[in-house]
Amino acid sequence: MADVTIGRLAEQSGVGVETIRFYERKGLIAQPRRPACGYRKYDEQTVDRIRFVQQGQELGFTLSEIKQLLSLRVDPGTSCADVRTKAEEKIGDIEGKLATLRRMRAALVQITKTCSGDGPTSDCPILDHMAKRR
Amino acid sequence: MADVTIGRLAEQSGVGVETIRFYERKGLIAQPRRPACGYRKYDEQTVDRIRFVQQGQELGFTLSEIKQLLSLRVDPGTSCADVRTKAEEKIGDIEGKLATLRRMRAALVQITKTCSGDGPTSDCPILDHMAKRR
DNA sequence: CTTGACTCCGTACCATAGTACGGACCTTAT
DNA sequence: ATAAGGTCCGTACTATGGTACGGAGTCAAG
Repeated sequence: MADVTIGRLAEQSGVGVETIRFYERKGLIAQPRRPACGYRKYDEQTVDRIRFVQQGQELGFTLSEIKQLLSLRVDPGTSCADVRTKAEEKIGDIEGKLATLRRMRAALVQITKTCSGDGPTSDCPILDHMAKRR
Repeated sequence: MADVTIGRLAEQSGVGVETIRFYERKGLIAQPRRPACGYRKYDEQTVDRIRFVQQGQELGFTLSEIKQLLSLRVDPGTSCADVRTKAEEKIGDIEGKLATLRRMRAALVQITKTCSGDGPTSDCPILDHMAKRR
């Protein structure tokens, strides 16, 4: 299963070819072997690496955070606690975003309630709310 | 209070000068008067307009959505119901984001629980989880 | 041995919401 | 009158996560 071209790797990991080159530029995946022809040749591990990136994104990490996690994995000077810290920070992050979104929703629900839904936009309580000077 | 320069307008509305020029380019605020000197001269209404934009952002609307809301306000062919629809769509939007973030948080909390916090990163259950093939 | 598919590279582009720069011009206060 | 500060403009740059392009080289099948 080794010696995969970039196209096959893309298929197997469910991303685009350009995305793989992009990840390479960003340092998220290692420089692959380059036989005489100049084509990138990947081994099976790279599929796992890309899945790691995808998984990290699903957990809400940015690509640069994922890069940090990847380097933590290799660096013998770091412990599992460092990773745990990152995860906890990310939970905090997410909670901040949740709070913001809940505030937005509450405000929208509130102003939507004040709107009967008919009448011209010149009389719209929603727009009025937004135009109001605070 | 009329005849304000861009700098004063920026102060009064709490955004940067460049931001005002940016909003102008994006069509969020009208082209101001331009006396002989070429300087932009604003009236008081523009402060309100910028506040409207800010308020829209706080409600989670993007600048292009805010532009649409602004044009709804002027267009005699639209009713308050159109605005209400936008607000409801945005609530839906926000609920989608909330759901995603809650899923992320749950997953992070879950994997964080599995991590004792000590030991090398090579044994980290969090990283293992992310590397796992699904 | 030719043709079609794949890959190479650098660069430009998308959306989002601004921020920064630099040389020229204008205004305002001393 | 002169100096300091504000404003002009177009363009480039920031971060984020990719996507697209075009011309050249390469690989595999018929």
